[in-house]
Amino acid sequence: MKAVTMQDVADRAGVSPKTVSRVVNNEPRVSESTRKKIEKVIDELSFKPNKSAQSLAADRSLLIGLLYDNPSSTYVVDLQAGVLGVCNKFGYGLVIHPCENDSPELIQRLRELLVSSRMDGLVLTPPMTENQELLDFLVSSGTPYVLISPLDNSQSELSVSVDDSVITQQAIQSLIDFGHRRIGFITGLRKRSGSEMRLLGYQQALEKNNISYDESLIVQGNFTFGSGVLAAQELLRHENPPTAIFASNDYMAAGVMKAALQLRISIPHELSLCGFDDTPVAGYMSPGLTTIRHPLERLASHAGELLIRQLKKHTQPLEVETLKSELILRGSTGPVNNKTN
Amino acid sequence: MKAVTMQDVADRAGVSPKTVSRVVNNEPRVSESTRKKIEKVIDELSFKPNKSAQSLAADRSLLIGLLYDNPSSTYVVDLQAGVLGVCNKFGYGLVIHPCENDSPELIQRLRELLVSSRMDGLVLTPPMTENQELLDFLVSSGTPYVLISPLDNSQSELSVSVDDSVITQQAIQSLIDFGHRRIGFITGLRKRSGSEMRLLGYQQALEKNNISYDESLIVQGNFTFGSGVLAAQELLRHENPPTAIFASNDYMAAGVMKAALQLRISIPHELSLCGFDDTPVAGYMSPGLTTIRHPLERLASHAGELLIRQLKKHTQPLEVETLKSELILRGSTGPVNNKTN
DNA sequence: CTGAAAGCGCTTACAG
DNA sequence: CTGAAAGCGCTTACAG
Repeated sequence: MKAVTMQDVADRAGVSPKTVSRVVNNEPRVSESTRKKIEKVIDELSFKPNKSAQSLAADRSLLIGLLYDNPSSTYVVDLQAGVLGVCNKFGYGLVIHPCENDSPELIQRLRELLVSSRMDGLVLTPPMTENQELLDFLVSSGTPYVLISPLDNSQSELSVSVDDSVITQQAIQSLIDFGHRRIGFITGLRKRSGSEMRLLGYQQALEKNNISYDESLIVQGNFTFGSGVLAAQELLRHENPPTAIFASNDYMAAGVMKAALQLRISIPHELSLCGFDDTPVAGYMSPGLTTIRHPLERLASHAGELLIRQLKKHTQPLEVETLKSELILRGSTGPVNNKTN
Repeated sequence: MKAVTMQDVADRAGVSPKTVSRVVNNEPRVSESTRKKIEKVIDELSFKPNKSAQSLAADRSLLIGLLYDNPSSTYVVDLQAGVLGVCNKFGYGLVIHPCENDSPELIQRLRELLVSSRMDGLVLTPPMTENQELLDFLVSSGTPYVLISPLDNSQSELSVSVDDSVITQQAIQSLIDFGHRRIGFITGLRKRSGSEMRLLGYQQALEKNNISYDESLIVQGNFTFGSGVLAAQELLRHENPPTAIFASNDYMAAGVMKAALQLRISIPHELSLCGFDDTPVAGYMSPGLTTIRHPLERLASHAGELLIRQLKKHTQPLEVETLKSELILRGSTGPVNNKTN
């Protein structure tokens, strides 16, 4: 079966192809009656514009790229789902591009991809959102992009942000409400704004509750399981150990569990624990891990829509929606054990 | 900067665009000298063919689709990485298509995608590989596809297979070598060939070692954490409980860990445990989970290459390579505790 | 509000 | 082994 073309639609509707094109592209200046008529024929014939032809004629690929460098595949898959959804909605294709933010070839690779796939715009996720060299390259090459970022970059570029500090503050507050006063904090990689925002939330929660900030309860991690184990060992061997630990992601929290098990410290009876990201690991640990979930899929679809509306003519700008993260309480947090205090 | 076109290359090389096209498409019947000359100019100008134009003229999208319905995102991301690699290598684009194998709309959705994205071929993964209605649809619509499958479907279609039974047999053998004779087995969804192959491997291992097959040690699961918990409870409350359990995936194995913890059964001292898939969970449990890893990325790249070589003219068929799965021993398995015997 | 003409950058089918 | 012509299905820029 041969595909239906714009000419076919035009013939059947008794108009020129150009007018069909106007309807397909949602252009103004088409009379309501011819628009209706053409839409009817498009439906009847199930006409779908040929993307290659659209793209060739308009010199736009109708493709957007999603750049990510994240060790958590659930994170990646959630992002993809969000962006994929809006792509389908607006007739765009999605080019996924796993990359290595630290690689010296990052930009060269991207340049090649840009040449071969001719993407019309990009959605960037951390840590690329903070890679100034990359951002500069995109600006200089005239590639539109949006950021999904824990920082509010909205002053300069299009971005969708989540406030890691607010939700972390909430998590710490819930530990405080459980009676914890000495709360260990395992950081992520310190250069990442997400890490800094989480630490900030921790500090704000302490301050709000008049708990003094004890530097010795802050231990640096790097988002890996192993770094969580080491950090936890350090915290748990502290002369005045914490009764709760907040780890800046779930993998490090899993590391804390391992360290606690080795040291025969029972969670949550002797130690409360909170992670970040709500990876599957969190639900499968025993006890379940209290953690924080970002609305990743919605963030991604929002970012994608922001980008596409900017790219397409004849669309309204998108209303910016506030997306909230969620604290998920599971068995790993509980009241302070008074016997230990 | 304007993009370099085939005409630019032709001008500079002093040939017609058609001849450049021949070189780009690796067609025969080009003299070695002009081929060299043109290749040189292509390099100098960094010419990349415009995919939209290629696609429009040749009526091929230069796109392949990857269909998956798998709850494990690491699985998904590994597959994507493999297919993406060959796509880049051969100048193809990748369309990712998460789907729901059980959805009544599966085929309709795919049909829409096929119309709008005009993919030249598809890579299918389980469980879609066993969805006869889907396969029939693809055949009738003339869409080429390859399968990544635990079954050897090579008789009828192109497929890349892994032998789940062989590797499961190895895993069970290693438990037997540790002295285990009563080994519980938690199945996956019974309709999936992967599940059946794993059970077969279990049976073969027992047979080889003259251990009688005890039906009461086989409990049905459905690949979820929860089903693992329930299955383990049943096995561990058996009047003559197993000293080892093989779970047909890691999520169910994590469920076994939880059940064991609840029943105060120590792993690996009182119970050995083996999972399947090597998800991150496996490495983050305490103790680490012994599991089986499929070479997913390589399977996917092999499948993708099989498909693309079939799609492209002027390529050689791919040599079929045998890919082996791997047993990963971690702390959750150990020798039988003689005191309990 | 609508349309005729030209062209996007390739490949096809044909000719030599 | 190489090339001139036509065309893929759209959009652009222009005209009315």
